[in-house]
Amino acid sequence: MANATIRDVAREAAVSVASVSRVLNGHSNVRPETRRKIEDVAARLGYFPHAGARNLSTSRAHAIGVVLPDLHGEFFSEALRGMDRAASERGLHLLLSNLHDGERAVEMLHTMRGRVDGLVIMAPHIDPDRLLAGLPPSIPSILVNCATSRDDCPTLRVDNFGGAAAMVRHLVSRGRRGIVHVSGPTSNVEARARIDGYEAAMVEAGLTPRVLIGDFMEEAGAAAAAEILRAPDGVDAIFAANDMMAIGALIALRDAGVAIPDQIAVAGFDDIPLARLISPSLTTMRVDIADIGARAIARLADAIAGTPDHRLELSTPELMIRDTTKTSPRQSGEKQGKAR
Amino acid sequence: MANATIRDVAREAAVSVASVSRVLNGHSNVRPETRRKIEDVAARLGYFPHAGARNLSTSRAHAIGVVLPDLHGEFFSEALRGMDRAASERGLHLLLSNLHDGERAVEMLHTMRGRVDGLVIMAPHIDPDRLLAGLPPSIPSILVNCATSRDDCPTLRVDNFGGAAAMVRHLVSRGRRGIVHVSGPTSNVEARARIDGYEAAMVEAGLTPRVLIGDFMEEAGAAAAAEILRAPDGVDAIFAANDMMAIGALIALRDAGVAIPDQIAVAGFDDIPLARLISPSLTTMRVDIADIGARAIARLADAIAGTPDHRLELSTPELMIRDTTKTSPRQSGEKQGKAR
DNA sequence: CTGTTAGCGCGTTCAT
DNA sequence: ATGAACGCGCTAACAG
Repeated sequence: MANATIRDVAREAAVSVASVSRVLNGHSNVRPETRRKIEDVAARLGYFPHAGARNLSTSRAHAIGVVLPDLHGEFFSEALRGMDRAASERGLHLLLSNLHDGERAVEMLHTMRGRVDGLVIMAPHIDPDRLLAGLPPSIPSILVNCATSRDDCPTLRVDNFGGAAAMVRHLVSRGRRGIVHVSGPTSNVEARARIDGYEAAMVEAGLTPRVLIGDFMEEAGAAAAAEILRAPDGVDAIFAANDMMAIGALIALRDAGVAIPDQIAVAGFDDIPLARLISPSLTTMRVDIADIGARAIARLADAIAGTPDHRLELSTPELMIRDTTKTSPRQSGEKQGKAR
Repeated sequence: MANATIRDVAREAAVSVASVSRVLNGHSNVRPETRRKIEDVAARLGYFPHAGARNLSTSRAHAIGVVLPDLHGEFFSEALRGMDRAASERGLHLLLSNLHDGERAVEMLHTMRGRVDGLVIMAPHIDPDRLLAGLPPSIPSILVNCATSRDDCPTLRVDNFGGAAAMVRHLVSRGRRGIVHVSGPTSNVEARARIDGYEAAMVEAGLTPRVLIGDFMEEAGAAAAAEILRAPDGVDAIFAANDMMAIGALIALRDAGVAIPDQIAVAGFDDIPLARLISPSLTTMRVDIADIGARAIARLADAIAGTPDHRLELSTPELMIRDTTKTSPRQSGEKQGKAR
């Protein structure tokens, strides 16, 4: 039993489809009597308008496409949460699409044409120029944390460079000098910016940078910690490029009986919910990613409404000082703790 | 500059729209020469088919709607992750819709008609009968963790009753007798089932159930712990209806200097990633929610493909014994610890 | 192999 | 206030 159409309602109510359409969209120019009759029939038939057809007719989909690398970790979940909130406030749906490789990416993007009114692209790991190249220019888009040379597309970005530098300065102010950075994959723009910020601040403080390359996953943090423990070499702080790696390092250090932060301080980046809950609680750079998601939707909605906006908006992370960096390091002469 | 349509391509290539449509959809009955010409023109015009129009024509949206209460917490994020994985494997998009109140819920559902091929409804807090009532019957749906009296709709459910009972038995086997349950809101089916399972197992063990009503949020766990500390009353275990509340209780107890698990054991439900990372690590019932999400999509895809399936599938949570319930309780005569 | 034509379900002029 | 007719962009019979 197929669903009723507007035509069924019109026939049953002995009116034209135009009238039915009018009452459906709340137009005023309908006689109350006619309106009632149509509403009755619609209710009786269990009729509901077909959103797809409506989209085609009005060329408005009331949906915006969201392109994410994957949903792993709390970071992207949080972003999605913010977008969802902003979207439902505006009566918009979210059409999800995960971008794994770069190849199917363009194809996926095209699959969205005609089904969304705009696109939020959040792909720090994919060359966005290649992405945008194949994109229909007529569809409003906003780039979030993407590396792009084009300045004709609205962009939202986190000040990763400044954030990383701020964290280094915080550690230095606490008396740390052997600060190692555990980075994200170098193919990721955000990871690169954090490396750059770290290195700049280290040099500025007259210290020698040392970067261990990771991949944003917990295990990479643990591996980095293990490597450092193998040859401590005066390391008194680990600054990971995200919280998950920081937590991996934290747990590895804890299990090895290292005193945190006395012996080695630990710091992360993002401030995912976990950072506050783990113990000792993790010092990190707060990135209000839910808010960034919400602002992306807000700007896109404006763009769709005809207020195009080609600015670059920069969001500055905030330093959250917690337990893992609270004290100054022990004197290097002191013997290693034998906790647990 | 509006986007090119199939007609533009046809005109430019001096063929009919039918031929263009054929090459677009990879039909074989097209002369290679014609095919090449069409492909050239399409590329030159930057033409991409309009998914919306295609949906209308084929009455297949290649998208499935996902209805969630909200994205708060790791639980629903995980579910979404599983669905997304299963969906992209099948070339399906996910159309998100958050159900806050029950009123706009039905309306939201109808907004999806004509834009999705199926619906995953995950709403333990809303009366699904009311939800389904207004729903077009022609659209395949699957209920996940919903309370429903209808058995004509495929359902996926976690064995919350059995899981809660299993946890109680575990605690009892560890010598705990004063086991308090911190529940979710009683309007939530899952919360109710967990209460029932807890109570049944307590009675079975000859113990007196005691339930503190919470709301699945961290703060409720902390509040429950505070209340218990005010009048310990022989309580030697707190079993929270989800991990977030268990963690709230855990931290509150820790801050109050209570020895965990020596004095009071703590257990949760769900096994969110945090449960393993917190310390002491949390004993909990593992619900593979990502897998449940994936299976929901899989079953829906089958139903859409014409293999309708009205079974009720039950997923059994698995007991994860971790640090918070490792030991037996101290003798009650022993004096309260004065840790920290 | 290719073109013509009729829908898909709805919004929207333009008449009346 | 109402109805007839066209268009949105594409697919799928049906002819040729």
